[in-house]
Amino acid sequence: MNEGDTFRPDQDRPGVEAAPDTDGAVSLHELENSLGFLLRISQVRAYERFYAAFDEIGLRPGEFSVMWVILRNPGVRQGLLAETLGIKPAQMTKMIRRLEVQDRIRRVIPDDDRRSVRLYLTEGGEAFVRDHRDAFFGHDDYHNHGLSDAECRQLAHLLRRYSGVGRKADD
Amino acid sequence: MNEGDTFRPDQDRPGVEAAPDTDGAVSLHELENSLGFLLRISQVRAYERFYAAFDEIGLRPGEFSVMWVILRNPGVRQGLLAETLGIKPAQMTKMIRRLEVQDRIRRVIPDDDRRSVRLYLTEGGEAFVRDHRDAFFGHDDYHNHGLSDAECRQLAHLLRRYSGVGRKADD
DNA sequence: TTTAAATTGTTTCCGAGTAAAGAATTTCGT
DNA sequence: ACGAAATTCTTTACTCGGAAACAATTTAAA
Repeated sequence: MNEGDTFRPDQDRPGVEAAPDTDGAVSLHELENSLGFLLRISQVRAYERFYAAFDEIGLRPGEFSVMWVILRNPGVRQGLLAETLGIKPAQMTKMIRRLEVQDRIRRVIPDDDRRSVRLYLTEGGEAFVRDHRDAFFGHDDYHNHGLSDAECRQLAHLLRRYSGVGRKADD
Repeated sequence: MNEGDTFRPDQDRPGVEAAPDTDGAVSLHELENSLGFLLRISQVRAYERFYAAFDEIGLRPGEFSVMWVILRNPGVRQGLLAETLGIKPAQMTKMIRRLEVQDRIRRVIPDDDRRSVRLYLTEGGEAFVRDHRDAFFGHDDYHNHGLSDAECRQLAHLLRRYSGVGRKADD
C-alpha cells in the first residue's frame, strides 16, 4: 500500500521521529522581517478586501486601474498603458477585450500608425469610474486595515520608493 | 474585414477621435496613493528580484519560506503550515511533493492521527537552508531596492500591521 | 525602391494557483 | 458500539497570467 499508488517516493510511513513541534502556533522568526514575504501576504489581504467589495459588481482587480489611467490619459497607447501598470501585453489584450465587450472602453487604430491601439473610455466607462471612484480609492473604504491616515501615507511612500513607481524621486 | 474575424465587436476602425494624449509619460494620479496598486507593483518587483537571484538554483518563491518554517518548527502539521503562510491546501500539496522529490523534506504520518502529515527537513534540506539563508534574508542581498535599513524596518512594520501577520499587536 | 529589421499587438500554449469534489481517518452523538 | 459529522489531505477540473511564436505595420538599410 505504500509503493504503488500514484507516485510517492517512499517515505510517509508512520513514524516515531523527532518529537513534533508542539502545535498551536507556528513561529516565523526572520520571515516576519522579510519584505518579500510580507509583500506577498499583504497582497493576498488586499485581494481579499478588493473582492469583498467589488466582486458583486463583477469588477476584477486590474480593471479599475486600467479604466482610471485611460480616463486620465485619453488616447493612451495600449502598450504604454501595459508597461505603466506592470501588466504583460498578452494579459492586457485580454483585459482590453473584456472591457470593450462591456462597452466601457473604445479601441481606436490611428491612421498615422496602424500597428498601435489607442484607448478611450466610453460614456458608460466614464460613468462607471465616476460611480466607483470613491469606493476604490478609499474615501469611502473597503480598506479594513487598521492603519491611520498618516500610516497609510507613510506606507504608500515607502512602497513607491521600494517599487520605483512614479520615478521623480518621490517626495 | 472588420466583422467576421475572430470576435471583435465593431469598433477599432481607424478613427479621427479626440486627439490622443501626448505620449511619452502616463500619469497615474490618485493611483500613486492606492495601497492595492502599490502592493501589486511592489510584489512584481520583489518577484523579479527573487528570480534574478534564485532562478539559477531552481528555487521557487514559496519554497524557501516553507523550508524555513519547517526548520524552525520541525514536525509542523502541513495544514497549519499552509494556513500560516497563506498558501492554499491544494497548492501546498504540490509544493510539498516537489520538495520531497528533491529530498529536502520528509513527510511523516503520525500514529496518533493518521489523516495528518508532519513535516521535517532532511539533512540536505537543512544544509540548503543554511547555505542560502543569508542570501534570502538579505544580509547578503538581492534586494536592490534603494531603501535604508531604517526604512526597511519601517516598511516591514507597516506591512505587518496592514496584513495582520504575527498578530500580537506587532511592536 | 526594395528588402531587412524593429515595433506593436494578438494568438497559442503552458504552468501556477484554486475551488470543489473525493478519500481516509477521527470525533461526536445517541 | 455504531453511524453521522468533522477534520485533514489529495485529486480533478478550471481560470488567470505569462512566454514564445506569430501577424501586421512601420522604419531603417542597402
